[in-house]
Amino acid sequence: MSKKEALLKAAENKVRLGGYSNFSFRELACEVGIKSASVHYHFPTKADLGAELAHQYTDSFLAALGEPSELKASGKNPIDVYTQLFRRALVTDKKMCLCGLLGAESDSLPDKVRLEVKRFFNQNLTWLSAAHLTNGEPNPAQAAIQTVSLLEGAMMISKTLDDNSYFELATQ
Amino acid sequence: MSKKEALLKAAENKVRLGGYSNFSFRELACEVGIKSASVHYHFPTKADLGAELAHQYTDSFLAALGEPSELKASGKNPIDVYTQLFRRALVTDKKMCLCGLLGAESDSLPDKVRLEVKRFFNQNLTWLSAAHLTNGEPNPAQAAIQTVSLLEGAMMISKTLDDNSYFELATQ
DNA sequence: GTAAAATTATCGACCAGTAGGTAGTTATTT
DNA sequence: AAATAACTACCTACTGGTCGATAATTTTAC
Repeated sequence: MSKKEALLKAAENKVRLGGYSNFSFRELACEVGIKSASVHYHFPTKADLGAELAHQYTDSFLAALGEPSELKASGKNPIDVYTQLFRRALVTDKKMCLCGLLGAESDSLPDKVRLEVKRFFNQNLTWLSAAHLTNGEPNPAQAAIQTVSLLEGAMMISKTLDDNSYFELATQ
Repeated sequence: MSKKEALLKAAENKVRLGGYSNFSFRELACEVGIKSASVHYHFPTKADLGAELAHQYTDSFLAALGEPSELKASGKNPIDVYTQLFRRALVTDKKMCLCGLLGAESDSLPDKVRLEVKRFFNQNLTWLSAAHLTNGEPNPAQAAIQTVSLLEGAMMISKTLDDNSYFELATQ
């Protein structure tokens, strides 16, 4: 793993626990074994780092999902696959969804970071609409926003109350 | 309004836009017209201020709801009343739910603040369970966590995408 | 084939600004 | 006299960011 990748990974862990202001260049640098000045070589500003982090997070999230039509074709319910990805983030990583947390503090984010968080939700809503459509839902757009809202909310409350059974109950 | 009340009000605005780290004693002091050192007279530490803020937020939130049984008795659906309170926070205040934002960054909060955020959700779940029970829901506890999850999630996404129609679609 | 030039990735030293917090003082009110 | 509510002045720690320097590597030119 390159230093740049290591920096992004370290930043992801911090942001998913406490938001955009929960990481500093010094901390990240220390964790990957370089000096804080060197972080600016890879990311000119903190906003650049945050934006690239959210962009990559979105890409790998969507990539992990696959295509709704293909999931359906192989006998899976794409909504279950989507739910599973959130469950994994909560249970395995024991952390919030990166863009869920950043979205909540959206108003105080640098423009280029906020833009990437918007991109995450737009792409998720598109994916979910397609998924609900293949499921024969009468109103796919409505089902899509309800699905992602429920999951983000359940995740946040389970984290807050430190009890994953709330997530299970909400998604059951 | 006393200085102390004004400080809490100013802090609430800041936190609801960008989380716990989005306010400083200096900013608050400046906004209410005192010096930052004087803020420590009212709140010894930042954690004390944050905890009292979350505590009062919870109390006034619950007070604004009223009792589920009384709402039902006066011909209202308590879940609609609950939804309206969230809608007002989003549409009128144009801000996140204080405890929704703090809950997301729960892991990085001082203990006494996190405790107050937990109290918010525990009290909300109790209220919602009672409300769903009076509505004759077969599983009030499940309906309760689903209601609050959907609302917190829809609120966050509507804020992120800067479009309240997502909230309307999700709650419709 | 090699010398010169450019690129990559790092460093130490430093900057102005801000953070939360403390000590001791002063004025006002009870 | 005592409690309340503010002040000035200061502290240490940390923030994101900039500067010029330095090796090591890679590319280009002759």
